[in-house]
Amino acid sequence: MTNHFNTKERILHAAEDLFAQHGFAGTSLRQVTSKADVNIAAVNYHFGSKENLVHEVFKHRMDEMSEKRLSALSETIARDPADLNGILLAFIQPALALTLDRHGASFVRVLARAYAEKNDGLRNFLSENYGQVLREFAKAIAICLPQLSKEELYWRMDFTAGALTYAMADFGLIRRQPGVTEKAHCEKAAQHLITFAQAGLRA
Amino acid sequence: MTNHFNTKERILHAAEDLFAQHGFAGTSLRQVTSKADVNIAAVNYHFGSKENLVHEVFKHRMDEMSEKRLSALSETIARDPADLNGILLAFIQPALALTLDRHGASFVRVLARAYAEKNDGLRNFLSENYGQVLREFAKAIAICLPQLSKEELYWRMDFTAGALTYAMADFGLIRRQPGVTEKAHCEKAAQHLITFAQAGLRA
DNA sequence: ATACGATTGAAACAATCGTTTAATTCGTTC
DNA sequence: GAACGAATTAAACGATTGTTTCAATCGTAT
Repeated sequence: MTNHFNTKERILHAAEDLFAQHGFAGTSLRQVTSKADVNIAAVNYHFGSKENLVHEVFKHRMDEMSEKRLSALSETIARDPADLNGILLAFIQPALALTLDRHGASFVRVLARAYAEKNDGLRNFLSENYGQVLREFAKAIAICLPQLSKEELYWRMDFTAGALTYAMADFGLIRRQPGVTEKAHCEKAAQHLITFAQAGLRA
Repeated sequence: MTNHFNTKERILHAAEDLFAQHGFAGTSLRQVTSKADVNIAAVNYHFGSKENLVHEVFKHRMDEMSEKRLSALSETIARDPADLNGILLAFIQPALALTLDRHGASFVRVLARAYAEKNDGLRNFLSENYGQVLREFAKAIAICLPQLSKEELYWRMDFTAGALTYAMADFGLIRRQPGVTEKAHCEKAAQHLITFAQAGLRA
């Protein structure tokens, strides 16, 4: 039996943290293996290359988040197909929930970084897998808001995703107060974002 | 008299493009000087260091955009302090206008990248200078929407800024159609974003 | 115990990084 | 045209990059 935290997982977690802090190019494999307390050669042994490590870090979290989103979506529309609030919650909650997990919080920043990549394989990988999830939500929202043209809907969903990314990554003016727990901060973010996005979508 | 495009400017432009494509850490000075067709030593001669070059690339565009934003803001509130639409336009227009300029379009991506940086001096530099501009807009919007608490206002402004960044950098589902000019695409983006943000702010 | 594949370790690889040096060229002023 | 500072050049600096090598070690099945 392998250790609970074996070499591969330790590399994955350390990489996630460091990628979030210094970006992909800004993080060296020696930083990763030093933080993970493994030998430098372990990266190429377990992942083949640095580029592949980046992809693995991504797949790990994205698959989890997309799955949560889609299951929450199908639950909501099974209950009430016209519940826009529920649909938005299904979209936002799994993303913000990530920030409650220590490593998940790092991944949020990693995600924001990936969006900033232009022609990188990362962007393509992201839009290929993640794009389908977005389109599922688009279909669900279209049922709630039949008067919205497809183009208008897509615009507004992009705005919502942008606002979500911004909120998750803790950019902008709002900062979590020292007295407020991270969990409470996230819930407040979700609540505010849903109010904002719902109004924007219904505009 | 110096050339119209002297060494320093060529470096600045080349760096802007490459930073947008590959990030700060992902861009080498040799890529920059090769693209700018200048000697590698010219960077350290004119800018002192790579880090300083990054800052200069930023200052160059940010000062311009912030100035446009603030002057558009004061014009609007002088005309009608309760014109939320005008205030939002003053905020959004100078940002989207950047994307019409060849190098400005690159800078938009550079900006999106900077948001993804965590502890970099860049983030601090950004929030120090750019934060004040945001607060000016917050004051103006607060007059339009006096029922909004300061906390709620800040949340919604962050969401708006996030949506703007997202739209500018061309993330998400919406893609410019081949038949549509970049200018028309930008104007459509601005129009949709203002509708969305105004509804969200008024929610 | 022995053998064997999987994993880890220390060390080195060539390549590239940001930066510096010192000589040279350029433009201006006297 | 001589002189001087600014700008550019080629070349090299040490440090660090991702990756590879090969021996040592580990766990497991025979």
